Amino acid sequence: MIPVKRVTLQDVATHAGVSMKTVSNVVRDYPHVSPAMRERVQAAVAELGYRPNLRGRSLATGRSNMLALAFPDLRRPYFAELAHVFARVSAARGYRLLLEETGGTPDGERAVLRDREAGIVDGVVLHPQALRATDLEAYREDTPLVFLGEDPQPSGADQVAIDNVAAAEQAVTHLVRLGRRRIGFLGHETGPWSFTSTLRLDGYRAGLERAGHRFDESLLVARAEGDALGAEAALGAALDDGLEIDGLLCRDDLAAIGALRALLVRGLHVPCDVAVVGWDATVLTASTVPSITSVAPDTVELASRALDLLLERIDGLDAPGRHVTVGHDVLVRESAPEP
Amino acid sequence: MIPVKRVTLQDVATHAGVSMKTVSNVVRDYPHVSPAMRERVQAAVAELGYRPNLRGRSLATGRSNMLALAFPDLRRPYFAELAHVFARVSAARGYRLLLEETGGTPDGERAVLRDREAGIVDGVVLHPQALRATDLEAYREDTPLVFLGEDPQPSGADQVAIDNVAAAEQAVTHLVRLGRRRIGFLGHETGPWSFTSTLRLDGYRAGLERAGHRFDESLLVARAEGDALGAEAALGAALDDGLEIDGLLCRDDLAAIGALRALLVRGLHVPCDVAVVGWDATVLTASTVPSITSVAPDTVELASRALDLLLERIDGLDAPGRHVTVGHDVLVRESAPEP
DNA sequence: GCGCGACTATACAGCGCTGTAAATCTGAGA
DNA sequence: TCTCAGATTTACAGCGCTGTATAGTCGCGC
Repeated sequence: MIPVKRVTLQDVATHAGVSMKTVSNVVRDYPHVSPAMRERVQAAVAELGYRPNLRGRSLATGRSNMLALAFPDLRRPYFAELAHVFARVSAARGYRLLLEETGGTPDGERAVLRDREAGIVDGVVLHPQALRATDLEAYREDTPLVFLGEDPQPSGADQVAIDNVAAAEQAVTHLVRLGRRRIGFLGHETGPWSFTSTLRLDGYRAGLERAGHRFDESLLVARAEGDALGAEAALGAALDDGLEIDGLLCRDDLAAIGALRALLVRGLHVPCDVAVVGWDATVLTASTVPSITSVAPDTVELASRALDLLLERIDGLDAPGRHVTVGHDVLVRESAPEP
Repeated sequence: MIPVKRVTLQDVATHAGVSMKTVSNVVRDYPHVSPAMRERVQAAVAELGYRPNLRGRSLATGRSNMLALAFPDLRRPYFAELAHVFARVSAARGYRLLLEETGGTPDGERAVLRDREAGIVDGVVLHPQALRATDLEAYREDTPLVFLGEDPQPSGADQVAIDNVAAAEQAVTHLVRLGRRRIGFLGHETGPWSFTSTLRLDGYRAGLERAGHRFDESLLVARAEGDALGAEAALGAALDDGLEIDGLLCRDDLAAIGALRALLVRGLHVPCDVAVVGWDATVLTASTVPSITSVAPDTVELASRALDLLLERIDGLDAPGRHVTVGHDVLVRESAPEP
């Protein structure tokens, strides 16, 4: 029932009485094949149940039709959703997507470029967290590469991101329009800030200043762990310590979810006492109580543009690093409603 | 700066003045190589920056050291977390993991077995949703395969799952011990039930009967969409329609999250008015308000056992299908606390 | 000083497929 | 009927690597 050995191109060729190359041409839809020949070969293919061996093809062509998407952690909903979108978009372009978790560590991020993808992938899209693009470029092999996320210190590589500063400013402005005066920021790293956090904090500050509010470092709440529990613990501790806020911009939705819990458990009502804005607009933020207003990056556009750039590089484009900005939105829901 | 052409094994061999095979032996840690030779070759490798080309190796050995994990949808937190665990566990065994979404559709599930993995992966772990293992076996190629999820109609293939019936029964028992009498079930499919739903409903029913409660079909709430919003809509409609419950077992955590919102929005308190139990114990259920009591499958064990079985098949084991059950737990939190 | 066994290193073929260039075929015009 | 351009088909080499079989090397005991 299970064939001992896979059917090979040569088997089909022999069976159909033609050359191997002709079978190859038929299988790959090469145009200059006569209809009669095409039919004959297709019959043989069907009869023997032939399926091309991707390894052999890949070795011969030097292409694998696979791309890699590397990001910190699949368990963070944003990345899971991003991966989903990337998989769709790259499938639509005829590429399979290999998903790779870096753990958000320097080693993990370097490893992606240095070791892992060697020769099994045609290109890599990397969303770094610990390292910046400029640091990572040194480790780059000859595989085409596109960075996700806006590195403030632009590198020579292609890069796609939303405008974090503008988005954060916009989110703060939304809170200001709700009459909030003591607007905090939750969720950046306790250690050195990732560049994403840095940018969002920049925008947060800009938003405050634009509204004539004073930037107050005591309203910044870092978290030790990048998940919801870490955010809950951090904000909880700060609140218990006397922190007073009436608005909160979160670095990401996980922080917002943790914030919700920290606030509600302490009897603070959202949005009446504290209005909360998350970031990424992951699907679950529509189902919390209250649902969470969140900054929504255009992930489809993000994926499309990133793959555009990457495929151009794969096709041999040699050009300086290009930096593309894609759109975003503030998705208004219950945690920070319309004024 | 970027080498025009990758360094090949032959380049290293020439550079070190040895044969290609010797370099290969060094690179792959073949034992019978003299220390001096090993050192010389390693120096050449380092000097030229050689990295083995996985495509070539894969063609020569017939192995790719990659496995595929296929499941319905990455956006569902359970699968994202499962994928994360599988990736770790398989990395620990020296395999990379290719993640594949089937969309939960018959075509998607068939495609995984039939087209997609042809020759690029050494084995496949498939978590079906639309089709049962027995249906899928027909499409199986010669790639080793392990099913995830307990198909009530055991197939000839290997299978790993938790005991869904026992777990559901246990969850219901927990609700009963909280004094709940009208315990509903939320989240199975509106169309034909998946076998997972079927089993969990079986256990739900068994739990009720064991407690001497009557099984009442009007307490079953199906959802059209397999996400939280779908569950919220379904339960909301049922409640508005007069459904009265004081306990609720959900097919998965997304259903529980949707349920929370449907209940709270209608002024019902969880757990006082309605106690809720979710399923999968995804991390986010610790951060909702209230946090969600949930059935926790032992995913690490699930992944380990599945890979054990798969690797044995890859090593050529020829045996009838084996069916492994891994452990689970009811993780008690606020939505259905200890009595 | 020689022969043998145990290790090491090498040569060669080939994994399954595709690119290139050359061979073959077709049919129209002379 | 013959020639030649254009369209199909084929032969061959080789992508980068590893398994097998073979050759080479060394040390040791007689």
